[in-house]
Amino acid sequence: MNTPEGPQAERLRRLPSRLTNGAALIANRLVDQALAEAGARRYHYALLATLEEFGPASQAELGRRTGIDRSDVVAAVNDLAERGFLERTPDPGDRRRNIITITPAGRKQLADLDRLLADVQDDYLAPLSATDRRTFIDLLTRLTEHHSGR
Amino acid sequence: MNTPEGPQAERLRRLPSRLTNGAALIANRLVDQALAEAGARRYHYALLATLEEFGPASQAELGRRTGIDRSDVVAAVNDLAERGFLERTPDPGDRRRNIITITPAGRKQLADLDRLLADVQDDYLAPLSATDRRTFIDLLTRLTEHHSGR
DNA sequence: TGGCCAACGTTGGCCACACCAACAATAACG
DNA sequence: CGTTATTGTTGGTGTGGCCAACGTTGGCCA
Repeated sequence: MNTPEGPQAERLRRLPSRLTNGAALIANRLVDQALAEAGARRYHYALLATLEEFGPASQAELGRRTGIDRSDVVAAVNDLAERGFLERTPDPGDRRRNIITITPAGRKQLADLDRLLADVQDDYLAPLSATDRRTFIDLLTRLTEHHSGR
Repeated sequence: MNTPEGPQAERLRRLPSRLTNGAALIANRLVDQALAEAGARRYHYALLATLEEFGPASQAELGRRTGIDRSDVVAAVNDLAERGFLERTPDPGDRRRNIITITPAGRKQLADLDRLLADVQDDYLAPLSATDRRTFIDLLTRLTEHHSGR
């Protein structure tokens, strides 16, 4: 919290890309701070969540599903494996692959993170009504889907 | 454009903070790409725009208005001064300060960037109707104002 | 069967943005 | 006065998001 603040230029205030980025900054700060309480970072959460939802997967698949670069998956998986939240075992059927499996401790951690994140979302969206929130999410979804989905 | 794509986990898809970040990523990519055509970066645009709207200012003031850290302002001002888009002159009335002034070349560059950015905003918001866009901007504004304004 | 191309994990690097701490010079204020 | 605050600047830090290259291994098909 440094923000000594000062009025922003019109042009900047109303630039949608900049507004979006500003909101993302706020959201990320809140999220990072909450995750830090559990010693986690955003990548960690994304991987754990993906593993629980889709079951064991190779690192490349995790990368595809989360949008995290292959090389960054390596590091995050290292972190999580070190802390016992997942296991990395060679795939006997394809010796190029590792099979990543979430452990019970990992599920526990994921549950903790889920709680933390739920609270944070609420802080983040505090100024918006329930209807506003739905609209907001809808707009964001349409935007992101348009720009990647096709 | 690497995106080999893969379905995302429910939890991640509907997390507002993550959606916001995703949208910001898309917007920033578009913006950075456009600015790069003119050899500029986001900080540069913010400074030029602020200078034109508020007139000459000290670096500290620029930092306050744009939200850019003092130390990062130094670097960006260096870049812009090197290219002749602004001038840095010591303030005779306060020898701690530099007075930063936008030059005619700077205004020209700013106008160019404005054009580029306008196009980009349109790409970014392409999937949204005019009404949607207004709603979107409104929601974003309320969010960011709540979290900084008080 | 052999050869070629694709996919995988991994290493090592890059850049921009967002930050923080410290310093010397200078102003402002009590 | 002397103390506190502000300014420009240097020199970090970390993280997210990228890309290129590598050796290993599989899949494909000629």
